Amino acid sequence: MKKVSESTVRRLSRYYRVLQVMEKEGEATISSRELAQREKLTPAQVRKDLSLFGSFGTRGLGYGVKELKERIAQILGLNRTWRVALIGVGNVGSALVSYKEFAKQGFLIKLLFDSDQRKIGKNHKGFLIKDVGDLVRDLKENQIELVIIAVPADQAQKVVDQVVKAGVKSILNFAPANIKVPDHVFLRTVNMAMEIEHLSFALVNLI
Amino acid sequence: MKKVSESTVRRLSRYYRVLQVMEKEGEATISSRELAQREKLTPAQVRKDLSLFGSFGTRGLGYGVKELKERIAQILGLNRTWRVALIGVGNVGSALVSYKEFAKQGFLIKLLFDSDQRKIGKNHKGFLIKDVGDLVRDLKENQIELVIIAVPADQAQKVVDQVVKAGVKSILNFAPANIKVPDHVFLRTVNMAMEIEHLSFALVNLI
DNA sequence: GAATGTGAAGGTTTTCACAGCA
DNA sequence: TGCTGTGAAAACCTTCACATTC
Repeated sequence: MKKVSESTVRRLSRYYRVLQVMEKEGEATISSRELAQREKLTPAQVRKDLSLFGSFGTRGLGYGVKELKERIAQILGLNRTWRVALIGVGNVGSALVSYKEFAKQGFLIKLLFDSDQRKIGKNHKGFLIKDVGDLVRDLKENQIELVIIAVPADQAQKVVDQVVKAGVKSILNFAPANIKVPDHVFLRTVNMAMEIEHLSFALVNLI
Repeated sequence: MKKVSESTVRRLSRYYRVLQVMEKEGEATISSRELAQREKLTPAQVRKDLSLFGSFGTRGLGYGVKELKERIAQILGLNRTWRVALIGVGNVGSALVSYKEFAKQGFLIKLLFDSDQRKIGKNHKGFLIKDVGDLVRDLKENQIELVIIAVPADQAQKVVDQVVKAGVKSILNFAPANIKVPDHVFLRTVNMAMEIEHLSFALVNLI
């Protein structure tokens, strides 16, 4: 497989969403032109992206909606479920527990952790909140494959180190902190303040 | 000013955070090498980014921490405060109300809106929840400059249309929906499901 | 005829490498 | 000497254009 860029992966997610809608609407096929139009891209871009993973269109016709959707699901790892743990049941953490899109795409939250003694042992939206001190053991025992971090910035590195120790290879981090992980671990940080700074930059400079 | 790429803006936010830390640590100067090291970038990248906005380093020495921080704050529009409204006080919305990083960088939430009659008029973390039906009037009256959308996907476009009507030029959207805005309005969408899909892609393909 | 798949072209971003200055 | 600022080179990404296939 050729090198797949970050932007291609992001666009695949977008194509996948379009295809979910198309399928519901009962469309059988879609052309690169139409797919591009819906996402404000060029048809060539769509074809290039898809061609990285093989050729599954039909010349003169387009792509089979159901078929393409399943192929992208397979590429993105959405044709299965993932066992997820969420660490930090504060404001952001509890929002993520209830975030429907995760479960919809197969990311199933199995465990919640917190370090606050007042929360540990309590029930939160149907989950027992566990002690972050038992992180390594519990992640292993429950075969967690993916972890979401929503702890305060100053605790994030410490928690991530434990997660790595437990053998988890993929981490989605919401803590506004600069975290280090070994090369074999994938870390993605979502910093909402940085997103809003993009907007103020635009207001200040581009208007 | 030369064209500033999306990635440059994102890196400026990262530099800004490093500089905040450096300043607290009492460092007077920082070199492109050191700044790069902290963010896993190349020194050349740092210098190119900064040079887009003028030359404010000293050859042989580096950049003045305080000076550079203030310059970046100015570029990103962080040397002032912004009047923000948040629409949709559900799970994600209430997490964002309490998200400290926004206020820390000068993004002050002034108004909350919801469409749920049971929430309207209630107090939420010190804010009166207003009726989304009065959006246009209230945004104007309160001189809101920036809006955060955290409503369900199927209501997002309708709400955004109102926000645009009220003359707001910058929107941060957390609804998992494909939203259209006129060219003069900046829209940034954060889709947390797409972020996690990046991780499953990595797990499936790159390990 | 219609639309894919893909080399080649064009454009953008990153890195190199070094002149220039403290 | 040490580090910035910046043209030039390299790498990367997107678009073009067309041969190919249904």
